Amino acid sequence: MSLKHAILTLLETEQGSGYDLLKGFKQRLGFFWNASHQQIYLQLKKMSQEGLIEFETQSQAGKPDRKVYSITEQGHQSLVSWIEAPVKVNKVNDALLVKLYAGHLVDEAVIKDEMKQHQDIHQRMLNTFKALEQEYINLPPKQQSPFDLPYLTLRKGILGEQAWLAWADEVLYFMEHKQHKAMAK
Amino acid sequence: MSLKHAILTLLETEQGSGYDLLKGFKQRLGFFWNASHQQIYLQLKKMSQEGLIEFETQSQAGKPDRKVYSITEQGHQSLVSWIEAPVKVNKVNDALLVKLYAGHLVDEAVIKDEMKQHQDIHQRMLNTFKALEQEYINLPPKQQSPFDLPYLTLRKGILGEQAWLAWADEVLYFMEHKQHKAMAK
DNA sequence: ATTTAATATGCAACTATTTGCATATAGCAA
DNA sequence: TTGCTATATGCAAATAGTTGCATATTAAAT
Repeated sequence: MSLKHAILTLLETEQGSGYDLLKGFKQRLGFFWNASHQQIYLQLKKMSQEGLIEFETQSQAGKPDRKVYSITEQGHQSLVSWIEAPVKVNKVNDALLVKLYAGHLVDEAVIKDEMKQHQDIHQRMLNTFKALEQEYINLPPKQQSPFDLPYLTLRKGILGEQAWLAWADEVLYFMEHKQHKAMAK
Repeated sequence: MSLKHAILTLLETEQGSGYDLLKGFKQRLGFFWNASHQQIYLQLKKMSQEGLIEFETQSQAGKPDRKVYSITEQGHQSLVSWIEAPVKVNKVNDALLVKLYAGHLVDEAVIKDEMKQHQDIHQRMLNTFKALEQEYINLPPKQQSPFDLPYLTLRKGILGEQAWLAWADEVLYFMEHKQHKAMAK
């Protein structure tokens, strides 16, 4: 269970509320760890009961109270222990590939259209990642070092999306090509 | 929920027992859809209750009875409908990247060692995929066409693993390089 | 004026997955 | 002979994740 450790990782850098963490997931860790607000709030509750984190309640006019969480020494130790223990290689469960595998059961246009829609989303992700990469590259060398490791995770995003897009091009080219052959008969 | 549809996809090609499907997942679809035997047997039970599949029991001396499942017309329709409906882009939850992100909390060797272990596993996966690709390429062109779509899913595996390995090289190079800089001070 | 997005948190029900246990035989290796 | 792998299926408990609902304010957009 790594949601716990993803949260500890974010809180290790800076304290924050559930909502802050949700944004943190959206903008930083979220490129490689996804979590809904329901998951995060429930997890924070459990983790504070376990003593991994603690919170202070901040009242705000009009809005609900903010619970600002910070990591405890126990939480820090738990994170370090987790990092030091091996994790399994990520398992793959990719519904789009199941569809492609069984694609002969439907009109080819169905698969092509969905491929194109996913291509669009992956292209946007790549653009986002490249913009973030530029921010890092534009930093003066001495200010880069705190972001070295996050930058390396960003590189994973970039290389992964590029590979995805290269694959999509292959698939679409293959489908066009095959269709031409079939039509030529 | 795509385990259901992954099972239907396998049964669409050929009938089989839970155990056959488990092997099918290991050797074919399993590169992009993972499932344990517990999940598969439970799912098969549910699906036969829903009328998506049906089974015949084959007695065997010594061994437990084999239940051989086949897809029903309803199951076929359900699979086609699922393929035609859009799926969400795969979400990413990668514990190794969380570790790398928080890698400054531990000795660099911890991260390097784990990267190298994963590198090894990904290299083996790539070798497996390339061997399967050769099998397809070596087929006479006319015998290739039934495997065109599975081949395209295999290409996803190949491009994905190559990107993973290229990224790992970057990470390890970066870490070596940085250490040299720090040691030069 | 009305709707949408953002801020901020949470419960409940359901679905999916993992982990551990249970059974039983055959063949192969140390 | 002891353990490991393969064949073959399944239940139960626990953990993890999704979907739907609920509340309440502010600010910007239409």
